[in-house]
Amino acid sequence: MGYHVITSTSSPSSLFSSIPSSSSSFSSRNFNLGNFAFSLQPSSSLSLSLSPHHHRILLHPNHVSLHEPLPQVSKDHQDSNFEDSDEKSSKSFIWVNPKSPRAKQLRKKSYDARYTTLVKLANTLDSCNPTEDDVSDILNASGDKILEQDAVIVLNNMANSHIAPLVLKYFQRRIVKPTREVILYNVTFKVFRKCKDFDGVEKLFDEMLQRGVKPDNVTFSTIISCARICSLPNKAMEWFEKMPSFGCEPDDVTYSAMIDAYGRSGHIDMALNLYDRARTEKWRIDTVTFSTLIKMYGKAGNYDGSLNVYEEMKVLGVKPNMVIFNTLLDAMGRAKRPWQAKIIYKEMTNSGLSPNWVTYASLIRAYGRSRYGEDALIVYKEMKEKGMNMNTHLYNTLLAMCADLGFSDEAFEIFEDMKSSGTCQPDSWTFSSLITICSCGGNVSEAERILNEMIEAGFEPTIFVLTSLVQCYGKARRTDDVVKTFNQLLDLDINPDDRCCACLLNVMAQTSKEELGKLIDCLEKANQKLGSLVRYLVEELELDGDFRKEASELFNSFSDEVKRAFCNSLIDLCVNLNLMDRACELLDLGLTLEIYTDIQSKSQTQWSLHLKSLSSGAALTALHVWINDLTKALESGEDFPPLLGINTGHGKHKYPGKGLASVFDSHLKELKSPFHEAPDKAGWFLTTNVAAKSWLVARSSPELVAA
DNA sequence: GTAGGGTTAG
Repeated sequence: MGYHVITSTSSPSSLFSSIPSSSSSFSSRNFNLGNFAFSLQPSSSLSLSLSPHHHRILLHPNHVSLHEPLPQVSKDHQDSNFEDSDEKSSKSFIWVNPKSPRAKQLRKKSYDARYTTLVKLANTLDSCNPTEDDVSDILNASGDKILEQDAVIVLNNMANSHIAPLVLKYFQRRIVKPTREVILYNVTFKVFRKCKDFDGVEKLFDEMLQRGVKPDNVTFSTIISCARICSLPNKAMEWFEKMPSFGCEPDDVTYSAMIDAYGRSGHIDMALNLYDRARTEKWRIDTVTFSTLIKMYGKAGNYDGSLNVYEEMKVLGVKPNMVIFNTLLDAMGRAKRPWQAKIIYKEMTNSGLSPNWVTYASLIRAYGRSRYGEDALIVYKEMKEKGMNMNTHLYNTLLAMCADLGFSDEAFEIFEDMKSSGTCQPDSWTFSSLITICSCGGNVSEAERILNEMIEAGFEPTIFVLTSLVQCYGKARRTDDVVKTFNQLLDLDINPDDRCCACLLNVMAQTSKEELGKLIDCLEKANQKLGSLVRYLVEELELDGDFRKEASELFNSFSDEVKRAFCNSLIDLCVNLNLMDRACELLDLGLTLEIYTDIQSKSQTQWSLHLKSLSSGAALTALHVWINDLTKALESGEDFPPLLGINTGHGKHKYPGKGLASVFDSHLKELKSPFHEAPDKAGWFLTTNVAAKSWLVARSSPELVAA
């Protein structure tokens, strides 16, 4: 249902029809620097003594009086109206025009010094004992006069949600008449958000009400974004809906935060609803909201929706920034549209932006996902040539791409690069990709070596590492080690996910019948329903319900990205156990559930069998079904096209022994079929209608041919 | 960095 909403509103005209087209309403947010005009006020805001060595600057409405030590100002920047004899005497006062660049510079310097001191104070507080006494001691020692503004900066820079409330309490005691107490609460909420402590947020909110402090929009958007970060979309909604009862009307920032909260939690229809509301209420829609929308569409698989947002931004004259481009690149990567990623990258550089590491990571992923390995490696080369500042994440993105494409040598070269960079430490992701590469290549000893290196570096095996090892031992026919690895997963209290189950099932398809029992035990622990279905298949037991229905329910319980892997492996298992009827039943079920699509195709000139996404067992089953269908067509006198073809695909990955083409080459020969590998069409086996027909006749009546 | 929202991997 929600997805209908996306499609129906994703066209540019309906999505953005009510957005005002004047660019002024989209102008970038004007941060009110006036908030910091305190430095021009005669107030004592800068006389706070937090450090015995701070600069003391006395300010007057029209003139700035400086007391030593005086910041040095270069001659070029001095206004000719100024006295510059100040540098001689430490006690002299001079008058500086507050509007002059020099005064501005002095103010900035003074503010910077104060800010630095307050940040240090926040850090000290973060690591003190969470007691009122310790907090008081530290704050008392830092100076006697604490102003509200300073309190805001301290809390805003804290990261410990156990201590922040104590600090807030201290400030509430010490600041006689806070003018905007809500701000003190709001920055404290931010600390809870940093710690992902939503319970703490709700507790603090109650406290705030008890003190009679009225929440404002900032309070709500902070709470909503905390709920979002804590993956509590319902809480985000709940708080959003509470706003009016506190006299708050959502504004552009709240809408943007909520659109993001809805989008991230998969409530896309809700997000678009809100977006509609934001538009009709004529809220300014800024770059951040646009990037949220692009990301939301990209994650939902509506890639044209992402592009539409980008196009509309252009139409409206909102200049896309780096985040927009990076988000778009990521969406095009998910869409497996590397050419479009290239175009967007080009548009980005043309607009004068130079790629940052996120850009490169998105590009590498985009190319990797589409098996454009060479292009991905070119990006790597470019980054190296540019002397790009590498980080662990970027290296890991490269390694993950290598793992996807089977670039084993390249991966180890990149790993060496990473270690010699001196700045990037391998982490659990790094080791995980390397272990995957070794596992897919069937290199057990190397996988074990990397695993040890990982453990020595202080990382626990993750589900990804252990799943790779299951595959690795499975390939090597070391069933007991598969079981051991699986049990390790359970010992670490890791819940085996769909991918892990799919991997176990895949291993079973490579295991001898005698050893299958051990693996069924594992599978049953991971997924009871799947385990018992497989036990039924292997042990040829009676099933309570009907097989197709059970299997269908099972498939629907899996996430989309693993459905095909499950179906492939189950069919492989059936083929290995010589249960061809079950294999055909599963293939048919796969077609019904659209796990497989367009396996057979017919045109005027050619009938084809497309096997690209099928495992070898599933492909052999599909061939079996196709041959039966062709035989029926022949018997019913249907006209055959001049050409018949089987497309196995040419598998762009470099891992050995996975190619369907080689499996089919020998199988088709075994069947004495007239299909032969096309020399000029990679991945195709072709034959003529005449050869096909005589072969089909020979197959269906062997006794006739023998006679 | 300056009381609120955005990019960041299997």
